[in-house]
Amino acid sequence: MEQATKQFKKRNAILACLRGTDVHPSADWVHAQIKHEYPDISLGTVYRNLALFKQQGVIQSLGTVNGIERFDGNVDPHVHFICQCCDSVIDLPHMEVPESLCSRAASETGGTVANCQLTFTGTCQSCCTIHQQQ
Amino acid sequence: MEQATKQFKKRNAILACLRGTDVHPSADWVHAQIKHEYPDISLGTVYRNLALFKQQGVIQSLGTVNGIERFDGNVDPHVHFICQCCDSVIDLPHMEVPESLCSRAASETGGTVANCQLTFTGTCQSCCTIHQQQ
DNA sequence: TTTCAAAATGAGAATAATTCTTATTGACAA
DNA sequence: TTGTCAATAAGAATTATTCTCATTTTGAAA
Repeated sequence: MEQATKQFKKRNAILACLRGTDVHPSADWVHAQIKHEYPDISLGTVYRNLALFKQQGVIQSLGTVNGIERFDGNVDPHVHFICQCCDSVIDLPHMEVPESLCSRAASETGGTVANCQLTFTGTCQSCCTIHQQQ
Repeated sequence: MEQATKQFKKRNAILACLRGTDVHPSADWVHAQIKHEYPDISLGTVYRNLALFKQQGVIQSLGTVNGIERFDGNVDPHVHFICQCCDSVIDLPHMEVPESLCSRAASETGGTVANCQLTFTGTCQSCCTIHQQQ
């Protein structure tokens, strides 16, 4: 009468958390979320599983923002915008990297290309409003 | 009979070091280089001045590679390739981000765009050769 | 049910990149 | 020379991340 499987409860919760948010969170943020459902989850477990998922390719890292690594449960290639004011990361879903660029990169380097990241940095709309820099 | 100014000797050496290399170095690498000319330079000074230059916009950070921040003395927008095997970072000078994308990003977010980074990840030519993965 | 082995976890120590603090040094101006 | 102020060296402090290991959990087998 239980779930089909009790295995990987916390592990699955971590993946579900990442896939269910669009904030491109840090390990710490994920940990705080999972704690609501599993109050005894440790930060080490979150780091361990994020590393595992990353290696498996089911999540991706966006690199660090202010020294803290940020993750994305969406591994489809898409464009990001990072606000250097509030550190928020948002998707720009209506933009995409021209396919031609990716193949160009491979031939340009003579190596193999596994991934491509296009990231814009600036000030997001709400930070612009707050600071009224007009 | 000295230089025009003795001020900022080390500071200038740090900037010259960054501008004179294409390895997209870490703070530690820069420190090791400057040490040849100024054996008493401290790592803290390198970090401090890199942060200063970054804030002034005369250098840029490429983010971290394997947990270590990498810098670039070339602030003109250009494309990078990072080898996930040897952590080398190389320029792809013959590629460029379509200007149209940058303006698109600004209107898409409703904020302001200060910067844009297009980075490919993969295995560089020499790492491909070494591992003979054919 | 009991037992077992393997995997997952919690807790906290260890690591290491970066930042911070403070006393000292060096450069320029008066 | 003296005074002032910025730049620096040295090392302590911080902190995100990784590692270690004892414990727990899980599913399978007896």
